[in-house]
Amino acid sequence: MISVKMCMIGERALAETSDFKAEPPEGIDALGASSEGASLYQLIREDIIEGRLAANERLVVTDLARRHGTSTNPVREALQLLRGEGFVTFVPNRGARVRPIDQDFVRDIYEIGVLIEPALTRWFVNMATVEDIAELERIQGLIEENNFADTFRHSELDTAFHTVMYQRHYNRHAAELWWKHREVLRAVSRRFNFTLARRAAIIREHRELIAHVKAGNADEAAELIARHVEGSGRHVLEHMRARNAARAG
Amino acid sequence: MISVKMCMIGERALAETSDFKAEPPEGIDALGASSEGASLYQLIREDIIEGRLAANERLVVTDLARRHGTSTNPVREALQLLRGEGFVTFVPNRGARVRPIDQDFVRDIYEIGVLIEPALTRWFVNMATVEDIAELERIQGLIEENNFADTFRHSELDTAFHTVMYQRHYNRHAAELWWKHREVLRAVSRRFNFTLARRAAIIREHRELIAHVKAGNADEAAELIARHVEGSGRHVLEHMRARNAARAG
DNA sequence: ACGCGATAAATCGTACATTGTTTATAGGAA
DNA sequence: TTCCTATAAACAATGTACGATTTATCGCGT
Repeated sequence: MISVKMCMIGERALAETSDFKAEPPEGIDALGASSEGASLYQLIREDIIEGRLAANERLVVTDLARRHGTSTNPVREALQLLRGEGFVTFVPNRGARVRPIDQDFVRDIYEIGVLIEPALTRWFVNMATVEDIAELERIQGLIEENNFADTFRHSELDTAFHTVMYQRHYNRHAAELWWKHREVLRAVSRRFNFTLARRAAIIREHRELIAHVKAGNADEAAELIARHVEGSGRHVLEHMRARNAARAG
Repeated sequence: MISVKMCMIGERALAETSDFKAEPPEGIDALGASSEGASLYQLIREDIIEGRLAANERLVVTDLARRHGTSTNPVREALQLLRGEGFVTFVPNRGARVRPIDQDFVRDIYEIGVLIEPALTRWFVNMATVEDIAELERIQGLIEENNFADTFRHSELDTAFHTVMYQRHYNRHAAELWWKHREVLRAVSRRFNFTLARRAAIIREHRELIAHVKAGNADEAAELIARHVEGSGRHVLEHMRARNAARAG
């Protein structure tokens, strides 16, 4: 159904493990802004993703400045950064608002993921070290041990699992797109209070994936990831649709 | 060699033609910033892409403000927007610099293009109207008429050609990624003073593409685009490599 | 020649002025 | 009375000016 081959144009250096912590892959370049602007960016960003700021809520510069004990300029700076990331919208002379993370937005992100992640996976399978594989199995062990008891912990572990794979990326932009995908998913799951369905499928797919990696079977791993992303995308959207219908009805 | 199928998750509305002019696909959201900041953003952006500002050149806020007859705040705003787009880097307490568009950067962009554009093409083939096809043929006529005599005009026409295809996008993010690809290519071609090789191939590929679109042959069109992007990527990188070697030697 | 201190320059944060938008209120007509 | 409109006042975004802090540069002394 889906089938994505990786395409490499020109040679490349292997990505350092270090530039891809459990933290953001330095959105194009690290924090960049100065101390206050950057920390405000982090804070407001978390407020948006965690849902403490509602969709379409106005982001009044003077309020935010007062609340965080700074003046307005650092706030403007943070908002511009968030705008670049797509979490905030601006209307001229009317200021900023929290961008609602709607179905169209989520759908688009997942579809990009379906195109990108298999290629990253293919590269990982070819480059994975024994340490990488051991780390994957360790995390998978923790995931199965947790067994969805703590959904927050599951989400963290799942991110860790994929981070191990994508820290060996062949393409920084692609890896950043994946990270954005993750962040949006985090936002959605906070807002719509996810209960993960597909539990058995998730465990099974991860195990299958590890097997493919061990066997050096890039094609099948890529295919598996494509279906994995597609499936979870459909599930998330279905959940959003149901919730919105319930809210409207 | 490459083969990308499109994946659709959930239903969607057809993109309006109007939201995808010959102008940028409203980078996540239109201009956004206020009049002055936005126009500065445009101006500085063009200065960077057109090469009037050199790679790694310092972007001193006060200078830019004086030059454009404003105060510093709109300049800071514009620079933050450019940072979000990746054309400018920041170092805390040391300000902004023009990000050099190096081979790694270009390679990454093209590889994303290879993954994204075939999917957009597939969608276009399925949704194209007779007017779309007529427009493609009209532009193709102009391209062949020009026959690379004016390379700038060729570039404009080529962009128009692809814009016709991608204005019928199924995924806004994907279309924006394409646009970014275009902008980077424009920057590279200005800096490295392109002489387009592959002239015969470009004409031939466009004709083939139109034929596939007319026949409703999505698979072959997507495959063709994948090879088209890959080929032009390799060519661009080869050109950059040669130029850099010449400059160093 | 090399480290060290003074000076210059530019960023970053703050305070303020201006401009545009929203809201509330008063007045008038149906 | 009720609804609409016009006007004014509050509110907030945008632009300007300035001071504080950090960084870079240059020259001096050893």
